[in-house]
Amino acid sequence: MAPITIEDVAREANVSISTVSYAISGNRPISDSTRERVLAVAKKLGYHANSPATILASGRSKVFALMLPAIQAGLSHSQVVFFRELSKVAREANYRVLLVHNENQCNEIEELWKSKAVDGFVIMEVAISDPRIELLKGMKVPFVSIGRTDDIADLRSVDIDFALAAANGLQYLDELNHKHVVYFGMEDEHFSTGYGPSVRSKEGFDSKAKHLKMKSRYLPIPTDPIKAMRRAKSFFDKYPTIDGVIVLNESSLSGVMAAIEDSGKKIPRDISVLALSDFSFFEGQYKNISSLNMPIREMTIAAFQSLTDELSDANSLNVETITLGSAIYERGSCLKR
Amino acid sequence: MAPITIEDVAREANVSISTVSYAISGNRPISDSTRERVLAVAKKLGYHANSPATILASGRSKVFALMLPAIQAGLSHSQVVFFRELSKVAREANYRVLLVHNENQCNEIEELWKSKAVDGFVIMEVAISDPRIELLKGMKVPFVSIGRTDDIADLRSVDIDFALAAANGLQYLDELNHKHVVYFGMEDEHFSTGYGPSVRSKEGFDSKAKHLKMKSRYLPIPTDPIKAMRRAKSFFDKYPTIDGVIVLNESSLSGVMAAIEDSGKKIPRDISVLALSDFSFFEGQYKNISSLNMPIREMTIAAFQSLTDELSDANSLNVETITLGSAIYERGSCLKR
DNA sequence: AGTTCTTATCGAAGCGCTTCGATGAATTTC
DNA sequence: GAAATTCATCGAAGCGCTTCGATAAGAACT
Repeated sequence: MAPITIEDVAREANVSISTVSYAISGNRPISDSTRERVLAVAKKLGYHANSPATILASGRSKVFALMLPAIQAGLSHSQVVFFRELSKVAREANYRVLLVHNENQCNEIEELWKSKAVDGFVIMEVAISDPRIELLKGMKVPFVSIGRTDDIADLRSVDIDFALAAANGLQYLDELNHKHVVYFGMEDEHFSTGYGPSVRSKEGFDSKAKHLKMKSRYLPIPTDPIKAMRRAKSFFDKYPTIDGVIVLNESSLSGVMAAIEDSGKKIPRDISVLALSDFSFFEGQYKNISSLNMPIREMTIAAFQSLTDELSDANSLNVETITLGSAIYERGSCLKR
Repeated sequence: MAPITIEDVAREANVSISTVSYAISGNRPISDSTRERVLAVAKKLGYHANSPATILASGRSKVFALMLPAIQAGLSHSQVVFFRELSKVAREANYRVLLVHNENQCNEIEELWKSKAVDGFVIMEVAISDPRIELLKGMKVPFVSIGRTDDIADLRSVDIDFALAAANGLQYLDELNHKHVVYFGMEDEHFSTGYGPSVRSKEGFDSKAKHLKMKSRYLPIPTDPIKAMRRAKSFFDKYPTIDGVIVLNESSLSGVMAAIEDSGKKIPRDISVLALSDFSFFEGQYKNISSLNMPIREMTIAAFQSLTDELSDANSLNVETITLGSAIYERGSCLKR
């Protein structure tokens, strides 16, 4: 069975090929009656526009590449949420996502761009200084980065303000009269690669801590929940006055909570808990944990919007960095002291 | 700057357009001297073939879609490894991967196929009875599924033989004279959706258990390590004669090990531990845990190979199910009793 | 030397769509 | 009622590549 082309539709609907094209794309006005007839015929015949032909003729691929370096071992809950939301929002705007999850990202970018296979790029796991960003800037390619580089200027980027989140969390506990708060961050391995959330939330925490009278302390703990539990436990034993904790890494949370329980404290009676993650993370197991919500879905939408803006508007010199705050959702794990 | 086309290369190299095409694709013999000259010119000019034009003219997109339903919350270590390996192996064969990680997978499949946007499909998270599989079979589309449906016939599928893995694990511990072995599986939620590894490894375990004299027992435990630890701990307290454990889910492992430690037992002196996961899982934290290795990389290669075979050979009626076994790697956590 | 067979290359016809300028009909304007 | 304007539609020229058949030149054979 030969595939159904635009010509088949045109013939069946007694119009020209261009009329069918306009009726479907809406790129020129077509009378209601004709358009409806064309669309009905297209549907009846099961017509689907040949994608490469459309792309070749129009010069737009409606595809963007999701660049994810192959270095890492696992994906966090937030990253998986980001993946899914990006797929969804792209689909709604009639875009598709090409996953590039291997090495040589710079080569891949150049190849994809020059061969006109994609319209733009979403760059994940951006390091403090990332060669991909330099390349993209140099080639004047539409892209948006998730997580920032140092050099904000001239960069279309979307990120969550981890510094602010950590600071807000600390301030929130301060307002609730906490006297001694610990921030459980991520271990050094995540610092060395310039992993944004770790670095920036520590900065935010530290600088906020200076301005408060309360005692506070930053402690990196392991990602593995069991190890996190042990580390947290020995910390709580050493500092029994701790009355509030903030947890950065999702996977450490269950360990921290277990440690609190083991040291005989009750949440929120004796100690308040505040965790950073996407909204969806708190829907299951952690319904009662107050959160510094990371708005992953909103971030995804903003990222995609920013990219498509750049694609449509030529005048979109309006290169901006969107930084999303994180609201505090009180779910009952924090209490006024 | 106008993009460099095949015409530019042809002019600069003093040959016809078709000669350039043949020189690059190798679809017809071209004299060495000409080919070299053409390639040199192409490189000099920075020529990259226009992808949609190539696809349109050749009828092959060199893209396949990775279909991953949007239901689930997280990705396991093995899934992430699979992602990465698939990206790599595709790239080496000059293919690209379109990620489709949203709902309406059947619509997406139909649209992608009829619009000739992809050459084939890789189907992930296959349920025992999956509408996507029916659709693909009906449309006679090249695809390979990861994880099997019930209906093996007529299905190009690659999977790990979890039943065999569980059985082999049990037998291995039997040969090492273990007297009482527990298999920690996954909780019911994973059964209801027909999650293959859970169902099939339980079957394999149970049927092997019948033929052995040792005592053995299947117990589903939570994915969350802390909860897994507690469940395992109370199990070990109740059954102190346990001298071997097999762990299916990667994320439960640290909890199980913590429980063993807490109950005062030493690995491997008092109890043997055998875990199922990809090779790479045992490179970090779990260097000393003996494993039923799941050959994710090999599985990926087999899947991709199977798919490209179908694409090239028309005669590839040779629709087959590839099931990969899992070798036991003794890393020192099992001991003869 | 004439014929046949290779070999390397060329020219042109698509692939299926978009889009520009043109056309003719219908409507409005004075 | 003729000219000007609008509106809906058409035809044809690409978009940049692949591939088929043709061609010309050289090698091989008789």
